[in-house]
Amino acid sequence: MPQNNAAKKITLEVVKTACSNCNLRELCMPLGLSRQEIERLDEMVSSRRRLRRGEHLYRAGEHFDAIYAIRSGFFKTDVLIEDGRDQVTGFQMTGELLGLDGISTEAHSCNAVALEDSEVCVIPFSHLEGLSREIRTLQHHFHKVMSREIVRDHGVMMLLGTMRAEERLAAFLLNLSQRFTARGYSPAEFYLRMTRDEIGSYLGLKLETVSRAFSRFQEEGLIAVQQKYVRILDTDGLKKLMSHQRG
Amino acid sequence: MPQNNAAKKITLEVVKTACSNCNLRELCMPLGLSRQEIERLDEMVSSRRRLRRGEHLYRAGEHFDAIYAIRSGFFKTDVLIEDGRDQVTGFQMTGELLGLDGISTEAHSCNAVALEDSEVCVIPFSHLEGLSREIRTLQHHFHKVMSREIVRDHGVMMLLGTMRAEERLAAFLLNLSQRFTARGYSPAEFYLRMTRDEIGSYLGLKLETVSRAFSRFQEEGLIAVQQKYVRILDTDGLKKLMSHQRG
DNA sequence: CGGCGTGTTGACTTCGATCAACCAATGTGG
DNA sequence: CCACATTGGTTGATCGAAGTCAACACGCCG
Repeated sequence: MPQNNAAKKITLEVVKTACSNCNLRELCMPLGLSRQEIERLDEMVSSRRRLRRGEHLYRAGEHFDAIYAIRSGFFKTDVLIEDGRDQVTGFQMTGELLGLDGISTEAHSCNAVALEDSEVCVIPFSHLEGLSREIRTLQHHFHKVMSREIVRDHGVMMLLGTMRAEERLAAFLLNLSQRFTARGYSPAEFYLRMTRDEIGSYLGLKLETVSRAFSRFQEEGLIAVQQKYVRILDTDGLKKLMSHQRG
Repeated sequence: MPQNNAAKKITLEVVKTACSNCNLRELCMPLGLSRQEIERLDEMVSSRRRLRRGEHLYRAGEHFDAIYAIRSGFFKTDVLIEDGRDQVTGFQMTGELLGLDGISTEAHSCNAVALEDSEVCVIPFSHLEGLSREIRTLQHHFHKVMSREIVRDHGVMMLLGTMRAEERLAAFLLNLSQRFTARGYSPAEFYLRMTRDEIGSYLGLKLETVSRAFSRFQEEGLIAVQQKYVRILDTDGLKKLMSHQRG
C-alpha cells in the first residue's frame, strides 16, 4: 500500500523532531558539535508543539518540566499580579528559548502566549541537564544562554529606569530590527506582532503614549508606520534619540 | 617555636577556603551532598578576596572567568551607558552570587562594588562547570540559582514598569526585610548600606523622590527612619500600600 | 574648624497618565 | 454581501506624580 507508506513517512518526519536537520540549530544550539553529538541532541527534543495565535504555551503556576525552543512564530511572556496589573517581560522569536524562569521553583513564574501561529521544540529539562553533563560545549552554551537572558533583563531595567518614552520606543524598534536582521529578514521593515497595549506594558508606558510616540516618529521622518507595519527610515536618527540625556 | 606554629596555623586556616566548614553553605550551595562531594567543593573555590567599602569586585568590560559567592558584606551592581546614565541592577548580600552576567560574553556586563567591607569566595567558572558535570545536584542547584536571578529581574521589571514611587519603596523595604530575616537578622530593623541616590537608581526614581517617600512613610507611622537606619513599624501597612492599583 | 558627602524640604515644571471621542480594520451572522 | 459589533489605534484636553532646581541641615573626617 504505497499510500499508507507515504502517510507513515510523513508522520515519521513530523514526529522525528531532529535537531540534526534543523536549520535553526546555530541559533539555539552550540556550534562545533561532532556529528555524533548532534545526533544525541535529537534524543533530547522529545516532541514539537504547535500553537495557534493567542494560545498559551504555559501559564504562571504550572509545573515546569521542559524548556521550549521556538521553531517558528512569535511569543510574549508576561507576569500578572493579583490586583490586575501585568507586565510583559519579553517578546521571543524564532530560535529563542522559553521557560527558563521555571527552573528556579519547578513552576513557571510567567505566562507564555503565542502572538501568531507558532511551533516549538519541547526539551524536557532533565534530558537537557543529563546531556549537558556529558557534552561540555552544550553545557557551556546553555549557561551562556541563561546568562544572556540576565544581561538582557538588565538592559530592560536600564530602559525602564532611566529612559523617557520616546527613547524607550526607539530602543525597542532598534532591538526588533536587529533581531529580525539576525534572522535574515529586512532590518528596516517588519510587522509588529503585538498590540500597542503590549508594547506599552513591556516599555512601562500606556498605549496612548506608545501611539503618540509612533506618530511623532513618523512626523519627524524617522519611521513610516501604518498599524502594525513599520518601516525604519532613519536608523541613526533613532539611535541619536536614544542617547539623549534625560532633562 | 610555638609562635611560628600558631601563625602558620592561622594562615592555613585563612587560605583554606573550605566550603566544607562554611556556615553559608546552605545559602550558596546545594543541600544533601555527600561528605565526599562537599569536600570536592573545596577544590572548586580557589581563593577568597577581601574588599574595602567602595572597591570594585569587577568592572564592566573586564574579562570574566570566575563567579563570586559573598561570604560577608554588601554589594551593588550597576550598568552605565556612555551618556552618563546609570542603573543599579541589584543589591547583593551574604550568601548570594555575583558575576553571572559575565558568562554570556566572557566579559562582565556590569560593575560590582562593595558597599561595605566585604569578603567573597572566588569560584573559577571552569571549575564550577567541571564539577557540575560530575555532581548532578550541584548542576541543578546552579541552574536554579541562575533561573532565580531571571525571575528576580522580572520582579524588578514589574516594579519599574507598573508601580508608583511609594509602592516601589515599600516593595524594596519589604524585600530587604525578608532577605535580612532569611539571614537571621531582625526583619524590622536594619541599616541601609546604600545612599538615597543608589536606591533611586535601582527603583527608577530621583533621590529626592526616595527621600520624600521615606518621610511620608514616617509621617504615616509605617516606618521610623533616621538616615540609613530603618525600623519597620507596620509591615502590613507597607504590603497594603504595595497592592494599591495605579490610578 | 571647615568642607564635602549625603539627606531633607520647598516651589515650580513637565512628561506621561487619564478621560474621552472618534476612526479603521476585522470578523460574524443574517 | 452587507449590517453590525468588536477590537485595536489615533488624537485632543486636562490632570497629577515625579522630576528639576534650589536652599539648607546634618554628620563625618582630615
